[in-house]
Amino acid sequence: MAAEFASAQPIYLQLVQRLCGQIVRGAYSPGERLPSIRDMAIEVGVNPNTVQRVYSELERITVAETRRGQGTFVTSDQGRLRRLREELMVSHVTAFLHDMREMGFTAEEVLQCWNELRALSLPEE
Amino acid sequence: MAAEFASAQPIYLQLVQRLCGQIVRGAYSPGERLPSIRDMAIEVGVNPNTVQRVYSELERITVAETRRGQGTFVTSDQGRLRRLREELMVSHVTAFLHDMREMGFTAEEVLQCWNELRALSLPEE
Amino acid sequence: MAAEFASAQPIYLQLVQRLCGQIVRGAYSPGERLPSIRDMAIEVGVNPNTVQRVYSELERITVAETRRGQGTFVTSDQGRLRRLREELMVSHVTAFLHDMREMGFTAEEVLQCWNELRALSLPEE
Amino acid sequence: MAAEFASAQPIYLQLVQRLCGQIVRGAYSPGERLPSIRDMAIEVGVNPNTVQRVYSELERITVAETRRGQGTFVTSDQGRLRRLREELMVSHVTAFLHDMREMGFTAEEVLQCWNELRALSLPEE
DNA sequence: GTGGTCTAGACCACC
DNA sequence: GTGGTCTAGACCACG
Repeated sequence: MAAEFASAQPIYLQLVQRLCGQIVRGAYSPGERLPSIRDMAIEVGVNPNTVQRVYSELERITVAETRRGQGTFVTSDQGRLRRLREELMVSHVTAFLHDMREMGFTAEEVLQCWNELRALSLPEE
Repeated sequence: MAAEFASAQPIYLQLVQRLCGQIVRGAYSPGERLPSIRDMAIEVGVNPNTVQRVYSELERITVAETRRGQGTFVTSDQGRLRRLREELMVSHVTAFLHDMREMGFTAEEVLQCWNELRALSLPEE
Repeated sequence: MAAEFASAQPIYLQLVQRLCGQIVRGAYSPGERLPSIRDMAIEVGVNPNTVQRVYSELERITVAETRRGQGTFVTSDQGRLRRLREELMVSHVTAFLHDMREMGFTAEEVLQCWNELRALSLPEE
Repeated sequence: MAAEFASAQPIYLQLVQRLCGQIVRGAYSPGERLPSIRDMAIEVGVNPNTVQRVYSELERITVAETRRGQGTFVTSDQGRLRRLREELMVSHVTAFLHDMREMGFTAEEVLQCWNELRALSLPEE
């Protein structure tokens, strides 16, 4: 079930973002154990070293913590997870607004485009 | 007036995006001459090679064209510019929707965040 | 009363150092029985295997000895304990001097910093 | 001139510490360019990947910064360097005091040992 | 030339 | 079994 990593962004960052997303939307519970580095590597079809880097990064931003010989776990600090969710939303929305402004789009245009696209590409929501 | 290029994205892509934005919102008119590579390089504080690559990229996507010995000009094909504008908006909104969905945000949350941030960071709009 | 083992150093080495410290400053008397592996494991909140390794290490450096079926005991060789104390101090001070020199600190600076920190963090001494 | 990395600590952390020390004591000036990853790797006899990690870490703690395609430079923020010097000293002295206390050494003992060792091992200072 | 990423495969310490 | 480090060597994008 190897996923694709088409974006120009490094794989490890894409993975970090994906995992943050999954954690933030509850696909992993607070304190839950993530797949082992080797398993995750197989699952997403990348080298274990790359997953290692991803997990290190998650630990660095205190979203996960590793216990020696036991595995890597989502932080059980629910406040941290709430803040992460907020941070992710704010940063994405900020970047989006910045881009839109840079291209001189009006809020009305963007909202209209949004509504059209949401109907098309997110019917399952 | 050297700008910052803090993002992890390559400088030349950041410049391409910025120029596309300026063109699309009319800071450069159709057919208008862009600054020379050297001037642009000085203006934004990067290596002329980088600007060279930017202009090549703009040409590749038929947003600008270079005339030997005369310089690089925004395309005068206004239809192309209209399409570019549309493309940029659609691609950005699509990516944005994708990210938001991946993190399990609801449309209401996003809109609320949007409104808060717009008030704060885009007062000049 | 699980302790924290935040350092990058292996838990078992941290425990060895802590026990050496306790032995050397007399928290355990010469010949005194150390807690059983299981009790110690519970007390400090680590895996019994880890304590097993700690006790082996203490035995290797002839600071403790285990008697089959009876437990692990601090050596009753008081000369050994005196030497251990000396060794520990010398090695720590040596390493400290080395680090300070490597960073170009003068003795005066270090002593001043020492005095400030001692007042702050070691009031109970 | 390959150095040895005997300590149990990872090579990359030893290198980070060594470089911090060199920077802090002025072996590298603020804003000075560090050797390229490949050169440094040869110089210290490790793999370029390891040096890469070292430089990333230096950047993470804002002690160095990398400029794309140009190299890695000591930060020119002299305030940062002063703070780094202070941080390094405080953290080392704190750890030292902690260890000494854990082993029940008195300040007098430590100072005496210090003076003896300083005379022996640091005559060049 | 520079730094950045990725893979493959190894070895280690820890639990 | 787990994560952590290191090497070797490759490829890429950038300046």
